[in-house]
Amino acid sequence: MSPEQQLETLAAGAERLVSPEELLHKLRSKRPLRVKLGFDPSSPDLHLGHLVVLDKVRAFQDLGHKAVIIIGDYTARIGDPTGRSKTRPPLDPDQVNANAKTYTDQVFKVLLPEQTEIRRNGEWFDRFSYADVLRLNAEMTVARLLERDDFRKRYSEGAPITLTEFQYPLMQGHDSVVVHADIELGGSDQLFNNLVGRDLQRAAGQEPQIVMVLPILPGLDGVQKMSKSLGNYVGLAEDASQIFGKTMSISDELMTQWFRILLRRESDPSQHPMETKKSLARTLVARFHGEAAAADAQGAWERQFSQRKAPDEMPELSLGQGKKLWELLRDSGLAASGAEARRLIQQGAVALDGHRLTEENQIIRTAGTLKCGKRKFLRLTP
RNA sequence: GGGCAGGUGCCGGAGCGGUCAAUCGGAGCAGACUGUAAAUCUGCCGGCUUAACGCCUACAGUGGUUCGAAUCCACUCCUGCCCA
Repeated sequence: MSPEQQLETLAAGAERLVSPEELLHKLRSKRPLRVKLGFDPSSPDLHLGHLVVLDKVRAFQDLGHKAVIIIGDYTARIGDPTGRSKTRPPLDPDQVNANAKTYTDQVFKVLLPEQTEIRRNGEWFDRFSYADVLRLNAEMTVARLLERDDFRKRYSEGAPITLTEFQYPLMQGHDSVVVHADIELGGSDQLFNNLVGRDLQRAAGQEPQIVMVLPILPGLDGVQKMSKSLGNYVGLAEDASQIFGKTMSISDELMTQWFRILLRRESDPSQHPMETKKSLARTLVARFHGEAAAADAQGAWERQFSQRKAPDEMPELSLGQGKKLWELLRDSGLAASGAEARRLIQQGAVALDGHRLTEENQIIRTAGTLKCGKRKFLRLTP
């Protein structure tokens, strides 16, 4: 493939590329480029939001380039940088190691191991001296940092910004210097941080990295970006029925966005939206579990939700001498507390073998299938 | 260091001595309607229990005033703004 063709393939779907000319120049050198992507290991699971950018890294690999994955273990130990959330307790090294392990496992669901280099930024930041920090800080001005949208917003709203948060772009940029990144990928919210990498590399006498940012995938709620902490995510490691079910629950509008961002094609407007969504769900499941599992997941979903039959697999509970209904819900975990159990019963959410149960103190002795809400089931055994 | 304004439930944000487990909005959950979609409507939304408007825990923390405090006072911690 000619460098021009490569550029076209690689730039497809990118939200911004700084700059195409520089990338073309690098591609013309014919050497494998070092494609950097960083992760914060504070939460271990990768989700579909990560997939957007991982797929792009993979596209680079398919053209013979090398992925350099940075696990921000050092950064994670300092605490969470973004958002206004309460300062998280720093992760202990064991936890970081465990998370890093999960990360690498999940990353290789998409990337080619033989063309991937995994680094932790603790490798260099552990040895950083205060003098090093000062040198790094001298490269940045407060005004520039305040250009970043979320900083500026918080500043004007009177929300606190700590100096450690200001360090993040610098640390991330320094990573690029250390690994000699040719290009850094990320979500579009990473644009600023990635551009800092260019400045720092230039200051270090390196050729500045190319920056490519990809669209942010909205989460299940259709509003906020997909993230683990918001709970609106579909994990790459989730089982087939989870991926299928979660995908089916998104709105039609969101579905068209997912088609664009995740599959990089338009959805077919002539088809019934539900069918379109099924094909999206199926495609996603198939990527991680294969076609057969995807078909099974679809079948199971249709039985449970279209035909309203109980799923094949569900937790079981032995009745023994019989139990009060509300206690049953609480003890089985279908309800988080006794109060919630009573609430659910009163609201008509509970049914045994298709018959609604509304008496919270009623003693349950007969075995059967207990349904609580739309998706929670429990098999009662004698 | 000085001055000012604040810290309330998952989030935002009312309340400013009793009627406050705390108005309202968002999120969440359940029901109706559906395509487990969206929108809409309704209800719930700290916990415990012999269900009783009974008990426990809660309005940054500690102590105090009071028959009674999220609400008043003192100190402490935290945040923002202005001045240095």
